[in-house]
Formats: sequence, structure tokens, C-alpha cells
Amino acid sequence: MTVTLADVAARARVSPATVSRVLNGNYPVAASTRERVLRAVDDLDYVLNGPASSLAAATSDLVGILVNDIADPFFGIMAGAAQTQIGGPGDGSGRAGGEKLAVICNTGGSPERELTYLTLLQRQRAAAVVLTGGAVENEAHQAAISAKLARLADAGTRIVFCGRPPLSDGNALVAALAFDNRGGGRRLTEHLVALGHRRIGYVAGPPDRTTTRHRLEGHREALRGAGIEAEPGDSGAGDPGAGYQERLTVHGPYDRRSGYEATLEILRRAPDVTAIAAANDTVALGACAAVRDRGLRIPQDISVAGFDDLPFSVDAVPALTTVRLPLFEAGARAGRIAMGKENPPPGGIATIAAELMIRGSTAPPRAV
Amino acid sequence: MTVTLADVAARARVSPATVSRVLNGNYPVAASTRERVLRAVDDLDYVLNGPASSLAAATSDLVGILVNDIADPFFGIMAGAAQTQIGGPGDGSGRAGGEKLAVICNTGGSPERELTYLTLLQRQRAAAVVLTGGAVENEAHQAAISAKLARLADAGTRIVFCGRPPLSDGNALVAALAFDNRGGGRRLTEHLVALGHRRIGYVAGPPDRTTTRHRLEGHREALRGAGIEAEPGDSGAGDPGAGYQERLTVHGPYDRRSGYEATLEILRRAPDVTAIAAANDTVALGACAAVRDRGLRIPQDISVAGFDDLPFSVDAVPALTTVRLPLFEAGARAGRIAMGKENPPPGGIATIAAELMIRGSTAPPRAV
DNA sequence: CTGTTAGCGCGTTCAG
DNA sequence: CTGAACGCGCTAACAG
Repeated sequence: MTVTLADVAARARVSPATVSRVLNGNYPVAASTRERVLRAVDDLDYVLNGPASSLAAATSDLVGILVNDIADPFFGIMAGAAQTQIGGPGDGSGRAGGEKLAVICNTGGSPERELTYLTLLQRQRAAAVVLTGGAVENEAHQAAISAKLARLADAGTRIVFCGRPPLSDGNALVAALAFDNRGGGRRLTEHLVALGHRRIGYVAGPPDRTTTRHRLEGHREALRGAGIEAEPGDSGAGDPGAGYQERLTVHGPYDRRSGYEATLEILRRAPDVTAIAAANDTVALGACAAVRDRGLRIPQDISVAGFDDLPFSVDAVPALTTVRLPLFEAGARAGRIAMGKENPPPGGIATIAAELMIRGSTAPPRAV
Repeated sequence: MTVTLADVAARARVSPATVSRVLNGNYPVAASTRERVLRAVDDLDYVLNGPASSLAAATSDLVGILVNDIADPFFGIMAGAAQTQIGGPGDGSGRAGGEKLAVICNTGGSPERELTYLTLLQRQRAAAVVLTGGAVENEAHQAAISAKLARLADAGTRIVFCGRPPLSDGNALVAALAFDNRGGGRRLTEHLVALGHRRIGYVAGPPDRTTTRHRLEGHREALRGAGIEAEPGDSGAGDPGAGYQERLTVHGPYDRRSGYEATLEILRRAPDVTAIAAANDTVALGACAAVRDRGLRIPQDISVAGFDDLPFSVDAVPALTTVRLPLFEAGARAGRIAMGKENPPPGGIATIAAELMIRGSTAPPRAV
């Protein structure tokens, strides 16, 4: 029923080996022969059997791209960018030549699913794997992932991190493009402090993520630098032992709803905050909604800032002050490294700068 | 170097066939034997060779999900939802049992790349393919796609459309979940008309997309129903032969920038419009920005409406009136159909309702 | 319930 | 430059 290499060979009056050689193109074949073969391919509408080919060659043309949440443009942009470098433009014939099949796998942020996908990719003998976004900070999982990646690399799969810090165990088989989340977080809060803010709420991401931790650390660093850290809350409210900044930090998932609720909570705990920094733009949007629903104006009553500079942030009203991450560029670069089109950064690790984008959602606090 | 099924068999003191049977789970095996085999698998850290398995079984566990633009949450949400139904939750071991590998392929809206991906998926002997979003309306491409899909279906690949109208040639091998774009577009404009708007600008999507056409047709239908269609523009401006509504419609890509520029253009052509309907929410955001940059207020001076009800629309200020599409539900259902967990709709085609969401961005026009 | 026997369709030697 | 033979690792009949 299905047409095989042998059928093509028969029609082109050559041996199967010759057909294979034309198709893979990495072997000298007489022009006239190649012509005949290609005609036969088209005539018969032949499509290479991927599994058979991969089995014989011991490699496949699959490249995996792992993301935490594909519905989030943060990942969509990186993954799409990586795919542009991997999928190849095609030759327009739909015949599919040497292209790789770049495939995006949605882990939902679950380390188990991440491992499962890696195994699936390993099973397919993937040519490369790109892991995007922050990692979960759990020693057992980190170790499991690291071991799995080592085995993949061992089998010839190229591994690239994108927007993800290098493995803590210093696995050198992996090229890593890490975002400067800490620096970005620091500069953002420094900006707020420079405006005159002293009481700044922070809506953090899920507690066990590297991204969350780094951004929060940057925030705290800036506060400390301004001598704000130790400032006590009005004693009598909140946990006695908890510092003011601790009370002003609320963790939650990276979504709008979390930003909304965390902001209400912060406003409840400390009605005198003059600014809210959010872990990312999506969360910031929720924060804005909460601020407005409480009858407060942005930025006159409260400043709000985000992180990532996703496309919609400029359309918030007022436009969101945020930290720009070059998601597309980073994704594309990761894709190129995965394809071997570009060399990994020296030392295997590159830190990608984060740029402060000052817009309308932040302003000096009301006169105290 | 790499451990094979035979190695596992040797260690478990059974035949390769038995190992295969416990791994695939679809054949009776004594509990004690299975136990031994699984232990051997873990001991040896064995990972099934996907290509070999696919070759022998003549099917793979790959499921493709084609999207036009993965950076757009419209597709991200559907694709992510589909993947939840396909990837399976995993058993937490990272060992990867019978799960399918759901992979997202980004076509960039290009029919060539769509074809290429289909070929790649065909080459991999994919178990199923889900095509999401509007199709390009070009007869040659439609025919090519249809032929390719027929061949895929023929080889046992299940095909599901999600948010995409059925093939015009009535290819019955495909299950289609189509959005009621026309009905949604109609109801949206009816809402504007009911508010009292008569001069309504329309920012349409790319001209050759089914989604674009259907939404625009719904819009025109509503105008016609209200007897607005024939209303002439002030003669002397614009193409002599063009009707008023034609002049008020500007096409462009489904992105923010296009919404911005198209809206400026509409405002230039017809400064007296009182409402702008956009082809989708992203475009509507750009339209809002343009309206504001022209010094006009929403909705007092101009009403703006979107389409899709993406998560951020409720956070626009004022919140965006739009048409809600159940993207997640549709994606999940498509995923289930692709997996054979749910039967295709009767006749192979289901139309999914679109719900009008009235929010703050639309209001009656200023007193005329 | 388990072992044995054949291929699945292709890439890659090795000769010519 | 081309053809013939072999085997990649696994599943699917068959037997037992």
C-alpha cells in the first residue's frame, strides 16, 4: 500500500542505495541519475519513512523545545523564535528536505512532565533539546533532570537552555542562555526607590522557581542598597517576627488572577504601600486591576511595575513600566545553537541583559 | 553502548518479546514476570528506541498540533489545551509509559510551511494531527492540503480541525470543530448598532484567511440587517466607486501594530466614525492605543470592540467588549478526538458558539 | 502466559 | 559513481 524506497528505486531503474543517496544528498550521484530518481519520487508521491530512517541512521530530525506554559506569550515568543531557526524555511514544495522537525512540549511547569518529555525525546533520539524558562528548585528534581540531560548529551543530543540558569551541578554539556533576572529586578526597584518610594509591595511568582527567586533577590538587593530592608512595620499587625518587607511580599502563580489577589492582600496588610512590583507583566495586569478596583489611581496613588515587557504591556493604561527581556532574540539564538549553526557562548554560559523600560505606570508617590 | 531490549530481556531472564509486552502493556503477562522485567528496565536505565518501535509497529506515538503563530495566546491556549489531553499526566516516574508525544508546530501562517510540517509528520507516521486556526483561502493550497490530509488519513493518521472550517471539498476524513466566527461578528456589530452606532470602522485581518472573511461577513450582515450598508460616504473623498463601508474596512495582519495603523487610517478617511470593531483582541488593543493617541476617549468619543476574549482583554482600560471563544475547551476537545478518547461530532463537523461579552469599551455614541 | 521466527524500511558498509 | 548485502531494535504473528 505505502510506497517505499524500493518502489522508487524500481521506477527509476536504480538500486535502493542510490535513491537513499539522492535523498540524503550527502553523497556524489550523477546528475542524470539524480534527476530520474527525483522524478520517480514525485511520480510516486514518495515520503521517506522517518522511523526506518532514524533506526538505520541512529539519529532523528526531531528537536524538542520544552516550555512551562505555552499559553503564556513569554514562552510562545521564545519557542516560536527557536522554531524559526530550526524548522527551516522549507523549499516551498512541501516535499520536506533536510529540515528538522521542531516541536514544542508543554510541561505545565511540572518537573515530572518535564522529565517525561525528556524521556520521550530521548526515546525518539532527538537531535537537540531546548529547555526554556525558569527551573523548579528542588534538589531531587534538579538531580534527576541533570542526570537525564547527561544521558541525552551522551547519546549525541545537543542541549540548550534558554532563559534558564545553568545547572547547579555545573553540567558542562549544556549551553545556557540565562536572563539577568536579578539585575533586572534590582534596577526596577532602584527606579522605584529613586522616585521616592519606600513602602513597596512585591507580588512574587511561585516560591520554588529560579526566576521567582532571582527577581525577588534583585528587588531585595535594591531595597537593602537603599537602607530600606530593616524598616519595621507598625508593630501589632502581622506576625511579630516577620519583617516589613516579608509582609509586603506575596507569592503566587504567574497569572493575572494571582496578581489580582496578591495585590488585594498586600493592600490589606499594608494600606500605605505606594508601589507594587510584580513578578511579571501578566501578574502586573492583575495588580493594576486590583488597585483600580480598590478605587486607587495608577500612578498617582500607587505605582505598578511588571517584568518581561510582553507585547501587551505597552497597551496597559497607563503603559506599564517593566523590564525588557529580548525573548525573541534569545529564543532564536538558542535555536541556532541547537542546530549547530552558532557556537555556544564561551564557557557554555551567557547572561542576557535585561533593560529597564520606564513608562507611565510609575511615578513619585503622593506627598507624604 | 546503548542498552537494548535484548539486554533487558537477558537480565530479566525472559525473551525480548516478553519485555516488549510488559512495556506496551497491551498483552497479558504474569505479575511476577512483569515485576522482574520492570526492575531490569530500571536497573539498566533502559529507554525504548522510538524509531525502531515505530518501524516495527508501523505507527508512532507522535501527535502534531499545527498553529499559525505560537506567540499569540489565541493559539497558545488551544495548543496547550490539546496537549493536556494528549500528553497524559505521566506517572510521575519520568519513565514514560504509553504517552503520546504531543508536539506543536508553528507554521507562521504560511501554507508552504503548513505543508512541510504535514509532510514531516507524515514521514514520522504521526498518530494524529490537529490543525488549528483559520486556513488560507487559496484554491491551489487548499487542494494541496486536502490531498495531503487524505494521504495522511489513509495511512491511519487521525485528523482534527480546531477553530478551522471544514475543507471546502468536503473531505469527510477530517473531524472539524469550527468557531461561529460569522455569528459572533454579526452579534458584535448588532450590539454596536443597538447602541446607536451607524458609522463603524472595521479593522480586518489578512484578506485571504477564512477567519478574517467570516468575521467580516458577520459584521456586514449586521449592517445590512440594520439597513446601513448602502449609506454613502461624503462623495468627493475616497474611491468614487467604493461604498462607505468599504472605505471603513482596513485589512492587516493579526497584530497590535496593524490595529494601530489601520485605526489611524480609518480615522483619517472618516473622522466621523463612532465605533471601531477589530478582527481580534490584539488588534483591538492597537486600535485603542491609536484612538487615545488621537486624543479621543473610549468609549465616550469612540467605542472599540475586539474578538476572542483573550485573557488580557478584561484588563484593557476600559475593559474590552469582545466575542468570547471557548479556546481552551475547543482545544481540549480536539485533543480528545485526536486521541480517540471522544467521538467526532455527528457528520464530522461541529460549530462552536461564540458569546458576546459586553464590557466598558463600548457605549452609545455622543449625541449626534 | 511465554519463546521463536520473521520482517518493518532504510543507511551503510564493501565491492565493483 | 553505482549495486548487493547486512543489520539497526523492535513488534507481530505463530507455536507451544
